[in-house]
Amino acid sequence: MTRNRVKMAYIENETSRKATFRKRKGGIMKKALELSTLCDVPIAVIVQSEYNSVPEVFPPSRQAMGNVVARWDSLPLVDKTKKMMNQEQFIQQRITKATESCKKVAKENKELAMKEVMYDCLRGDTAPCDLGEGELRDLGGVIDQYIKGLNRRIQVLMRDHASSSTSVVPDADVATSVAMPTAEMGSSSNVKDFDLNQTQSE
Amino acid sequence: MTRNRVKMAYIENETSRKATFRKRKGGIMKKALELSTLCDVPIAVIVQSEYNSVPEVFPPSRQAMGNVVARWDSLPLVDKTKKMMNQEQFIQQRITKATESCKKVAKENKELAMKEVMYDCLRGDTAPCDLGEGELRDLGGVIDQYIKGLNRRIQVLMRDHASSSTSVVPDADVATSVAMPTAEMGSSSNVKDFDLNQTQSE
DNA sequence: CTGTCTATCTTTAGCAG
DNA sequence: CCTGCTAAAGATAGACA
Repeated sequence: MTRNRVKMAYIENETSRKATFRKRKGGIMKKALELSTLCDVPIAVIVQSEYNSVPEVFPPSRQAMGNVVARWDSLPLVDKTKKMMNQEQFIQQRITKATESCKKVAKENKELAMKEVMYDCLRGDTAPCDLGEGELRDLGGVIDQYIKGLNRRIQVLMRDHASSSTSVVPDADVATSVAMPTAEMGSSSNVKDFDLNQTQSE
Repeated sequence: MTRNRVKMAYIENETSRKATFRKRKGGIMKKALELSTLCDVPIAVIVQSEYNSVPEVFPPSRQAMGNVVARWDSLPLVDKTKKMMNQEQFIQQRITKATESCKKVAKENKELAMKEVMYDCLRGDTAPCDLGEGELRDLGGVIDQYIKGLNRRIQVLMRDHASSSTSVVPDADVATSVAMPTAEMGSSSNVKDFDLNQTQSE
């Protein structure tokens, strides 16, 4: 049974939402306890909910809780503002990061695809004339990278061979790092996924 | 390579502690975002640290943050107190729960061990006279349970046999549910672990 | 410091009792 | 409401670039 990936969105179903809330609230409180234990940092968590009239809080000591909140309250407005950004900026930051990662993955995917085309050409399965001008240029770049990799590998092998003249350089090593893929490498089988669900840092 | 389980204690090593702090702070903030998104609950997190002069907070909007904290502050003292317990009580609660689980697991382990003794006796590998008085009593309990299980199973099989007279009752079924373990069941191989690291609820 | 990778460990959604 | 289970997703320690 393949369970669906949980979407990061408001859970409409009342029962599920409540169950999720209970579980995740416990999870956050535990994480808070762990962080404060492992690193000895003051931390406060306040969770309001429609399920409890009184908010859940960490730490469970009123005084410790009050201390953290008070220190926050007493901060100069400038400091708060410096650290703060409004919700829009916050989301914008996530989008920016996600977009960067996305582009990076897209680029990698394109290079993988080009590499496959290259292998096709080498095997004679595809004629280069089937490609458009832009694709040919990209393919050229990939081939350049590939040849550079081969040359680096050759350098290493030749140096190794020179220093250790008693044994033959293992060709299997070359095969491992620059092997030509065989049929089971489908056209879409090795394309990477992209996931927006990433942690942001400050 | 078997990595060591991380102990839930203050991390002495400065570098590790800092790295852990950064990662886990991000983790908590992400969890907070997820919880507030999934269940649409107001939540506030404040993390002070020696690494940043200004605390890290969630949500990143000053106003939303202030709202949650203000609502907390405005609560009557009785309500706060009702929800609160001091650190000692908090830890005591965890210990109580953990102790219960521990006892339960210990009991299960003891029964498993007794069961193995019983099998040993049945096979003739161990003579019952090797056991102490208390162990004999426990063994008696286990055997009683076992025989009850066998009788229940027999009841079921006889009922099935009575209703479906066309087919022979499959003995393999009995073997599956009450099979006598063979040599590979080592004396300590099937003893359960106990882990104190559990989530507490309110 | 910041990001990356991967082997493990932890959390949790969904279901059953 | 709670507990337990399991498969899958997520978090993260440690090592490295």
